[in-house]
Amino acid sequence: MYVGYLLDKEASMYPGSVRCNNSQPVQNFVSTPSYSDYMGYHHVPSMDNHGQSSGAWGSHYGTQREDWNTYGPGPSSTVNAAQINGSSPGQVSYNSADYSSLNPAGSGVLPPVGTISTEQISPTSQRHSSYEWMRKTVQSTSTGKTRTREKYRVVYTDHQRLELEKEFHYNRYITIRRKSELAANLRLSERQVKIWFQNRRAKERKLMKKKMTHFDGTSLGSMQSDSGSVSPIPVHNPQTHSEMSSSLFPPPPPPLPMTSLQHNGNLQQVVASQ
DNA sequence: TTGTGTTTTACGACCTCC
DNA sequence: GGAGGTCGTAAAACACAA
Repeated sequence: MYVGYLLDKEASMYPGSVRCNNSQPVQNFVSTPSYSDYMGYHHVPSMDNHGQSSGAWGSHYGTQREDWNTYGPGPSSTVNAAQINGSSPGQVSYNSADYSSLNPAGSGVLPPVGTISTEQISPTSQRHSSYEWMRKTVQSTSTGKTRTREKYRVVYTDHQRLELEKEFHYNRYITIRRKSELAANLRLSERQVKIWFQNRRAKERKLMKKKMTHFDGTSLGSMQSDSGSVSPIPVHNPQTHSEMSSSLFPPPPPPLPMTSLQHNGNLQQVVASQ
């Protein structure tokens, strides 16, 4: 449940969870970088300070930011569940302390990939002793689908999810540059980061859908057209994007006046030009 | 402990945009 | 054609009641 779940609930639940049975003090394992290129994200002005240390969240997330601090990175483990995946073999993990030293709060500089050398932490990750199999894929005889051997899903560490969630709170759509940085930083592939954001947006839409049905007291079906294809949650559509940016997401997460450039291929050119 | 429901990764299909 | 978007879904991981 995780990080997103935790964001939606009181941080107090975390210590009791299996995933947070850590006794380590809270660490500044990753301070949010300055995100200088966030200028292109069209962040709301109040978010300007989000490049500060973890205690300096924008007003939109005042309380939640503080909550971040309650999320300890978890106990050290010997294996990072996500450090080995099909897309990025040979990854190394790291621990929070080292990470913090490499990436001081507010530095705005993501540590070079090669400098992260110790373990990443997650209670869950302790279960995974070896991930060599993740580098290999097998093909299902019945469906032809390609899956990783034995298992096809890794569990991201609390830290990875935390950072992804933080990024998600800054912007629901990640730029190519940030995706690259985040992937390197979290020892994930860019594909994993991209998919995580896709899934995260899907989750939010799902939650919104839930809330809407709850608040309305009516079934969602009443909001759909006869065809049933109209979702009360606007989906990605560059042509209706302005509408989406103003009404899709409830605060908090904050209003993110995304432009169409953030939504389609144009973004690539914008980012590339930065 | 186990059964069951929920959440989290990952993928394929299909779409739009450049 | 390639990129990234949503949507739907599979299956592992997880939470929790019985």
